[in-house]
Order: sequence, then C-alpha cells, then structure tokens
Amino acid sequence: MIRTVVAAMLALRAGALVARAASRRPRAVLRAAKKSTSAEPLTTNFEAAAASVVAKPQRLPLPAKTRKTVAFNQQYLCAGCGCLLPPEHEIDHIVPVALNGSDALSNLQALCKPCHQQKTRDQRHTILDAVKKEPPVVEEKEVKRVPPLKLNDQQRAAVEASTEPIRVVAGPGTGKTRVLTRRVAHLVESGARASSVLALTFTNRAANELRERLEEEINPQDASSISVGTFHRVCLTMLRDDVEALESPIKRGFAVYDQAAMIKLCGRCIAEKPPVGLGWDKSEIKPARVQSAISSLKNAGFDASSYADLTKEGYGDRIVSRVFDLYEKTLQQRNAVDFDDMLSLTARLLEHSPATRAKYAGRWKHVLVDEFQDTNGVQYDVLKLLASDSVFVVGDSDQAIYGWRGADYENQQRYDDDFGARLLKLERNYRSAQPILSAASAVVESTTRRRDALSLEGREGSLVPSIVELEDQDDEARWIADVCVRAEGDVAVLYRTNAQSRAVERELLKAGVSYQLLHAKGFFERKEIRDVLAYLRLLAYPKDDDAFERVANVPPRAVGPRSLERLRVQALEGGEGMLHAAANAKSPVPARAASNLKVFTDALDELRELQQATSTPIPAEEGHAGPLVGSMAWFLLEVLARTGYEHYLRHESVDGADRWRNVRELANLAAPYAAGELVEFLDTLALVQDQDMAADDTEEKTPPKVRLMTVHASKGLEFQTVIIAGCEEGLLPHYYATADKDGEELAQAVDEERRLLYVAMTRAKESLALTRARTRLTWGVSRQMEASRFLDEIPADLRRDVRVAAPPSSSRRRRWSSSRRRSDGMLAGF
DNA sequence: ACCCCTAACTCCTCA
DNA sequence: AGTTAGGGGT
Repeated sequence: MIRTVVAAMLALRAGALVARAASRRPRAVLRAAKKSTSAEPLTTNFEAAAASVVAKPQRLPLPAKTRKTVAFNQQYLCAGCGCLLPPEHEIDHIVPVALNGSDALSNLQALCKPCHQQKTRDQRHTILDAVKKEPPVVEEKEVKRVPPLKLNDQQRAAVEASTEPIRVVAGPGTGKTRVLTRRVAHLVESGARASSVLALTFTNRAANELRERLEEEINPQDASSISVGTFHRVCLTMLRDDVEALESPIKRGFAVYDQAAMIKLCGRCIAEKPPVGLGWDKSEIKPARVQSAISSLKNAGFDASSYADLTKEGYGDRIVSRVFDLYEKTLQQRNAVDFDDMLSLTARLLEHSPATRAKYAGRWKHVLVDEFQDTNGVQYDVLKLLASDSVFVVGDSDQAIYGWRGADYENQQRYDDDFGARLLKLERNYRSAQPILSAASAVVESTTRRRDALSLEGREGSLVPSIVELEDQDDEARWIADVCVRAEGDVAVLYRTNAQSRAVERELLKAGVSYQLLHAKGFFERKEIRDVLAYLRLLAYPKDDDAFERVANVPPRAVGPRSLERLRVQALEGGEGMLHAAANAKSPVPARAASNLKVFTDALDELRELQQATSTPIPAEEGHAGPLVGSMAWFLLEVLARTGYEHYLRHESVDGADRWRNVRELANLAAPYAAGELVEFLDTLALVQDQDMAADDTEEKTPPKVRLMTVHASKGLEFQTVIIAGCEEGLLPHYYATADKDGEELAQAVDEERRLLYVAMTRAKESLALTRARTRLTWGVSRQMEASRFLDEIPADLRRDVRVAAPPSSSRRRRWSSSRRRSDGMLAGF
C-alpha cells in the first residue's frame, strides 16, 4: 500500500557518477594502504609511534603520492620547540602525537626531527602531557554496553507501556529506533494486527532504517504489512487514493511539485506578462523569498483567499498575496499540488470527509511518530485526525532543527495537553564517549529556553573534543583530508552549508581518499535528469505546463520564447494546458514551430498509449541485453529515443557521453517499476530528495569510510570520528539566523543553530573535532571569521584547543599552481 | 532562433 | 568562486 522506496533507488547518491569516476584510482591506493596496515598494525600511542618511526622511516602506510601531498599541504608546529616544521619535512619524520590521545586522528601534534632525537621517551611523554590537557576523570560507574537485544529499564518501560498516549523523550544515541521497533513488535505480539500499525518518520532514511529493523524484529509477512513512511509519503498516498472525496479543483492524477518547481512557478507568476503572470521584475521580487513566504502561510493554515482577506485588512503583504493568488490558480490549472498542499490537503480531506477519516482511523489503530519535535502544525493536525487507539511519539526538543520549514517543538506541549500523554525518558546514551556528550550538553544547555530535563549518561572514554583553528578554508580542508587519510573507522565531515563541501572534496581527491558526498539533490538537479523527468511528467500529467515548457524545445524544435509565450496565452484561453495548445497551435505561432510541435505531441500520444498498455514487464528473452521490455527503464529509453532526446543528448551536446551515463543511471532507478507505474515512479523520485547511503554496498564492496554531509543530513546517524567544519560566526550560527532579527526572534533562531551544533556533536562515538578558519572565501572575497559563539560554551576541561600554523603563503601558492599544471583529467576543471 | 560571452548574482538547511 | 541570465552577434 505505501510503496516502499525500492532498494535500487537507494544505491543512488548525488553526483554518483562523478564521485565514482574520480575516486577509482584513489580507492585502489587505499586498499593497498589497508593491506600494509594489517601486516603491521598502526601503533596506538605516541610512544609506539615514535619508536617505530625511528626504527623504520617507511612505516606509515601512505602511498608515496599521498605522502607528498600531505607533507607539503599540511604544516605542523613542533610540539617540542614550537618551530614550524618545514614543508620538505616528509610525513615520515613527523611524529604523530595523537589527537585526543587516540590514534584515530593522529595529525595534530608533531615533533621536529631534532627534538625527537634529543628527547628521551619520558621527555616526549612529558611534552605530550603538557600539550594534552588532563582528560576529565570519568566516574567509573559500571557503564556497560548493553547487548543488542537487551533493553534497559527505561527502554523496556517505553516498549511495554500500555496503549495510552505516550511521549518518549529520547536523547541522542539512546536507542530510539530500537525502542520504536520493539514497541511495534510488542504491539504485534500482544495481538495487534500488523496492518493496523502506522509508523511516521520525517526522512526517507529514517523510514528505511525503521523498515529494515522491523524486518529483523518481526516475521516477514507482518513486517511488510506495517505501514512505514514519511509524513509526506503517507499523505500523498492517502491523497492519491481519496482525492475525489475532497472538494477541490485538484483531480485524480495530479502532479507533485517539489520546492524547485514551486520557486520556478513563483518566478513565472511574478515575471511573466500579465495574462500569465504579474509582469514584475524578478530581480526586485525574489521568487525564492515569495515561495518561502507562501509556504509558511500554507503551514500556518492560510489559503490564497483567506490571506487576501487578511491583506485587505492591512495585515498581510500585498505583493505576496497577489503572487499567492496567481500561484494557486496556476497550480489548479496544472492540476498540481506542491509539497505543502500534500499535507494541508490531506488534513482537509480527513477533516471534511468523515468517511475518509473513518477509513484511515479504522485502518491504523496504532500510530507511532519518530522525531516528533520536527512536526509542523499541519502534520500535527494530520496526526490528531488519524489518531484512534494508541499514539506513541518519540522526540527530543534539543534536536529540533527544522523550525525553518514550520516545525515547532512546542507541538510536544500541545500533544501532552491534547492527548493527556504520559511522559517517559531515555537517558542512557550508548553512542558517544562521555566527554563528547558532556561538551555537547554544555552547548545545548546554554539556551535560555525551557527544555525537557534529561540527564544523559554516555559511554566511558576520556577523549575530549578538539577545537582546531586554521588559517583559511583550504587549510581547513587539508587538515580534514589529512585526518581522513589516517583515521581508523568511519569519518563524517559535517558542515552547515553544502557549499562548504567543495574545498574538502578537492583535498580528499588529492589525498586519494575515497569519499561519499551526501547532497540532498545534486543528481536530480542535473539538466539532463530534469529534462528526462520532465518528459515523463508530461506523459503522466498532460496539464503540467512546467514540464512542457522545459522540454518543448529540447531537442530544438524551432520553438523559441516568442512561440512559447503565444502558446501560454492560447493555453490560457483553451483551458487545457500548453501541451493541448501545442497540438493545436494557431496562427501567431509560426508554422514551422507548429508543425514540429504536432509531430512532438503525436509522439507523446503514442508513448502514452504504450505506457498505459504496459502494466507488467515482459520477461526478457534469453540473451537479450538491455532493460526488461515493459519496465519503466525500457519505457524511459523508448521515450528518449522516439522524441529525439537521446540523439540530441548523446551526439549534439558537449559531454554527451557523460550525460547519457547519468540518464542510464536514472534508468537503473526505473528498472524495478513497470511502465504502467509511471505515477508511482515519479512520486518516489519527488519524495526522495534525500540520498540514502545504506544500500551503497550493493556496488561498493567496502563503503567509503569518509562521508561528507550537512548537519541536517547527519541527523540520526553516528560515526566513529566526526569533524565539524566551519565553526564560525556567520556559518554556525548562519548569517540568516542573526541578520535582521532581534529580541525573541533572534534568540529563537540562534537557539536552533545551537541545537544544530548539538546534533552534530552527538553524532560522534569516539573522537570529535570542531574546526574553524580565521579567514574564509565567500563570494570570491576573503573575509575574517570570528569563532562561533557556541565554542565559548564548551568548558575548558572538555576541550583541547589546537592552532595549526599557516604555511608561508608564497611557497604554498607556487606548489599549488605547479600541482595544478600537472593535474590530469581527475583534477581538471579546478 | 541559436550561440557565445560577459555581467550580475549568489551560498542555508529538507520532504 | 561558481553559476546563470541576458545581451549581442551570426
């Protein structure tokens, strides 16, 4: 019923092809390095490392190329005499003094060769001790690792609680997912039907993980009949099934608009000439701003007409109101719903159609919600309308980081009041070493807002977080790459904004470290992918003018802007959408364009028939290569062949081969679907903006140990080593959080940024480093950056401050340019 | 209508 | 720095 995200889809990640192509060689290098490590294990403390360096200069298992890169890109201060280690000081001579005393991140302190040779072992130890602050004494309480299947008392209390409304306050790493899955298992064991359970999450990744864990926990049939999905996915499914019950111009077979499409539509409403748009200047009235305004209005329960009324009374924004009105009209003309409608129309559906509400409330007796602190008002309404027998929500207001899209952790309070919920807590953290957890808690406790009182208890460990100060974003990236080269276990590089990934990627490539970039979109933002999807959308949703305008002249069909404009007007008059208008294009449209369009629309009609006729794939004949006839992959390629897009892309665009490979990648995603399941396929793509990493091992035997992602994307994950880059004022907290704000509004925004850091820090299991650059290049200008205010909130005994000296810039630049000249295709383009 | 180059704008986060 | 929108040439 709720279609699961197909496994193959999860193999996809942003920029998959790029990353794969670029990291082919480095991966081999990495394997070689691994091999030599296992022959001669990496020493785990300063003493052993020092001894082995003396005995065998070659012993650090870094390939020659990498070694060089590291040696001249990263410079160190000698921990003994404080001298700057010269660039020609190869890595072998640098004695790593472990970060945090762990060898996982071993590049922070080094001794110069003379110092190293002069000092005795004990003296070196003293130096190390002086550098390394005394780790806080962690009370040796019996903090044992609980075996996987055993629950602690708090967890058991939550799992076995009666079916009254429950709210569980679950700190980071406290086994929230385990409690959820066990709770479901418990419900099923105590007689609930598996199909009567609905589990709601906020991200696809969380949904997939939950589903996987349920399969381990519960017998397969039951596990598969449990409904698991994101709010958006579940709402979309209900809306598709029951849209008729809704009094609305939106009809069955509606298109779904994601945020990019929403912004584009706002732009059209603002800038197009009057019958179609308002004829304003797009550079003055920013589509993205208006879209976000409309989005928050929708989340606040307004529609275009109620907001127009408000505006008449002088409260609303007249400009937003005008655009809102036209935006809604256009969506209706196109029979499309946007991401916000998906929720609000479902809420309306449940509210105004008692039959529909009864249907779903009857189906789902047990509703569970993960990450409840991230619910927005409309989602809360949906939950309230769905809730019948038992409701079980899990959340942690300290991890609320989605306020910007309307989430309000105060919904937890509303829930407590509305449902009379019982409150339970999970306070034992099985993930992070205690100093990391303490440091993170210190940050989040610096808030002024009311919190759920949690006293978290972490794992044993004595490594305090490192706070690393570097010269600029390139030094920062080099330092990070260097850590990644030597880290044992998995590493995550977390940052506030996606743009920060670029420098790090570059250095990782140079250092030969394979990495995975988790960028929300990326792949789907590529022109060729958007084009192909527009073709499919146009087939599924004939009134989707956005899709039409995108592909009408790709490949070139002599349909220029003038012709498109005329078609828009004719579509408005005909009321049937631009595709229909194109099939019957009349006089102001040039004859050549009109006849080309006729050929185009005829081809689409044929394809649509083909698509509708093919409900199941036809098994391939023996030895027949290529996608299964009747599958979505086959259909997709058929569409591209018959519309001329394939030829256009492969032979007439600059890097046709690469682009075509991306299209093939998309076809792989389409393979599990039958051609007849076009809408399902498009829905899945529309809702999966988030890339999953778990299924990556389908292709890669060894998953890359380094992952790059935003803090938001890291939520719910954990890593051995975490590096949080860019801990600077303006980045974390971000400019937008502090700009043009004061008083309560400012406090709220800064608080959310603070929680963001808390979420990031609590991803770390063993070691954690927070880096910042003194200057950073933004918009082509180098700016001075202050340390993030949140860094001051970490007490001195829970941190280790490190300054990495800047290499002399002149020599660095020379090195840079010479290495740039030498660069092969792999680094071409930098 | 299409192509290329310059100028201006942009970099928050996700379903 | 990197991307895209629009202006000018063909």
